[in-house]
Amino acid sequence: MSTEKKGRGTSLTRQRIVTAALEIVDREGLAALSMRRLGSELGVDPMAAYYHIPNKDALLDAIVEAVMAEIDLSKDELSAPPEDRIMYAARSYRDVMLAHSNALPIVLSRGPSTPEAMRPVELLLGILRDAGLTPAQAMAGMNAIASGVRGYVGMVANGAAEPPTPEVWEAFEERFSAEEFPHLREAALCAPDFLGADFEFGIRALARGLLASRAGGSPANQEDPPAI
Amino acid sequence: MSTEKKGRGTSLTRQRIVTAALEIVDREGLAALSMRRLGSELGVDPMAAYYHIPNKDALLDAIVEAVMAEIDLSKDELSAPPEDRIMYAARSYRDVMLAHSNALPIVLSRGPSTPEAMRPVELLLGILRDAGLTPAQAMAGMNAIASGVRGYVGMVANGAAEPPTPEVWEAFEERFSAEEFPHLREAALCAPDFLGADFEFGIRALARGLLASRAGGSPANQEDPPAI
DNA sequence: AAAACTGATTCTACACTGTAGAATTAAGTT
DNA sequence: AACTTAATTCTACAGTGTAGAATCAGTTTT
Repeated sequence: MSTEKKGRGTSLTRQRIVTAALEIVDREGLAALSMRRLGSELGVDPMAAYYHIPNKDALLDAIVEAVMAEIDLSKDELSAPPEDRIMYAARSYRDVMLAHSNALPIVLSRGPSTPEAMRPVELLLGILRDAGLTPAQAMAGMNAIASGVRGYVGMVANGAAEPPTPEVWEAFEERFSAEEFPHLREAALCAPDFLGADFEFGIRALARGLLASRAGGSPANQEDPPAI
Repeated sequence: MSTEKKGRGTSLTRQRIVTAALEIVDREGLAALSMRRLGSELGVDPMAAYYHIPNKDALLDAIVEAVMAEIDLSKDELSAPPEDRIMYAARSYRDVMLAHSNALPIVLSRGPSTPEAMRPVELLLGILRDAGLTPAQAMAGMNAIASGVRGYVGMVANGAAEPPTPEVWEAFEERFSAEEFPHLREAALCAPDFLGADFEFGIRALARGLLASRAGGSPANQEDPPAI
């Protein structure tokens, strides 16, 4: 009952197409991904891919899914403190996205939906529930963490990560007067480290804030749903 | 010394071009913005814009700047508690981005740089400094907040905001088994409200976490810089 | 006033994009 | 051997960003 082995080569699968596309993006950037380029990469007519995917937009969606599915949280330790488990998940999420930084513009603009890509969501929800949050709180908290990570990664993609080059810094000093931007100039002196300490600081603060709202504080947006 | 009034009409300015481009994006979506469409909107040859901007990519950057510059924080109340001031700034940021939701893919993929777009950054830094954070902490905190807001807005743009349609929900139930995704199914019962209570919950938790790290906790990535 | 210059706009052309639709190929089935 | 059908290729088209030359209208100089 193999519906696979037909046609000539049948070497072309959706899987192979998506993988090749992601490779192109990783290697040569998002702009380099054209259907013709993809075809030549696969040693196949440019139109061949269209039997397996409806259009290029769907291909981009598939790329996003593929990236998301790379997140591996199998080493999560149930015994660790919730805060640490959250940090581990957040770092894993971040690392995968940064491993495909060329794909970030589409990854940040499209959401996941397949089960494979949802597994990290499930795990993060589990962590928060284990920590004592209500379902509604866990939902809101999970989104807060995901949002935070995505936001951080987005800033890195904007080139905000590396310290400014001398020329940039000169332009900076000129454009931002000390009278109008005192705090900005003051803050600019401490080089940012978005992916190291800054990320750690920000997400940890968020995690603590979330965990602090366990007992009394404001729950999420509504009553928790009835037990399934 | 007006270097403006030359050529024939000179009605075409960079300002007008960017405004028209943003209007097209707002009204008809990002994909509708082509140089030809832009030209016709301005009643001018498609190539005319190229005298004022080097290429389309620069136009997109300019659109991002224009959106950022719309953020108005003039009503910030110095006397309000830091947490509320942070929330006010975060909401303002969010609202402007959502007012141009069609532009989000580029807004989230490109960073601001002009002074006009940096003013909100300056103000947020000021809030955090006023609240007692060190410069390094303020810098890290500001990035955490901005990241959080951007992340939230990004999720909304992914269509994660509105509750699932019945058909989507059916597909959901089918694809995500109760054994594999218990927490996801549980959480899905409480409809998300990314822009209302969820946003409030998440950013507030972050704000509290940040403010809590004032006294003792871990500062940012490094020693604070010497006073200017 | 005539000529030269210069800033701003238009015209033309090219390489490239995504993809619709028909034609082709090769395997599996009867 | 004839037929069906899944998979790939061929052809063609409308639309894209933009380089480069040509054009036009004011300003300045002679």
